[in-house]
Amino acid sequence: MSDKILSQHFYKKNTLEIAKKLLGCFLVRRLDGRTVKARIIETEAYIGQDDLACHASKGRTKRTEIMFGPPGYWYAYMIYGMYHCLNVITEKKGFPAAVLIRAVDPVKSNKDHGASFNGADGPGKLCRDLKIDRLLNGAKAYTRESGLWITQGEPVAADKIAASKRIGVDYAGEWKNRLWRFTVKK
DNA sequence: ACGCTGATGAAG
DNA sequence: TTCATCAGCGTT
Repeated sequence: MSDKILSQHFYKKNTLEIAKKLLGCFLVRRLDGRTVKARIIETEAYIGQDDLACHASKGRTKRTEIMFGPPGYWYAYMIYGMYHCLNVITEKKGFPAAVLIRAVDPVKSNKDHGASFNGADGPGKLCRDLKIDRLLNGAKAYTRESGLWITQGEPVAADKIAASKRIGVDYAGEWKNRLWRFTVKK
């Protein structure tokens, strides 16, 4: 089966590398008897306490606690009072870092052909459409228990990956200029 | 360019 | 306890 779930070990390394390797992988959501599969096409890296765009730059707080924990866990939070963002924790325990999943393409499965999921081109829309909220915060991304996990995909070649500045972090001083956003070229 | 909306963290 | 801010989105 090509439905191999990415292991916890997969997430325990360099965040930039993981952000790129997640491109082409599949985000899988279990929703009331239905399974929706979507191809990850856009990610962003948030790395450590020095990165002013990273929530963990505030230090260890109730909200950022999950980022300081072991890799392979979901970090889901509410933003702007009406949307949610989905991240997966990376690096070893104690080093706060995560990859934000920003956009996905729909996948035609043989089970539910004519699928109702059309993909999502932003982190808020992605969470809205896949019914992801704070209840998933702290759940595991490397098992099916939580109803949300990631499976292996066809790796995207380096020359098919574009790096650009992260979105919505103009407040982050020099850190806003880091090319830590990754997209799959058309 | 703006308003929506409520969680978050810093200030008092 | 208040207050400004925010890893977004849809409309003007």
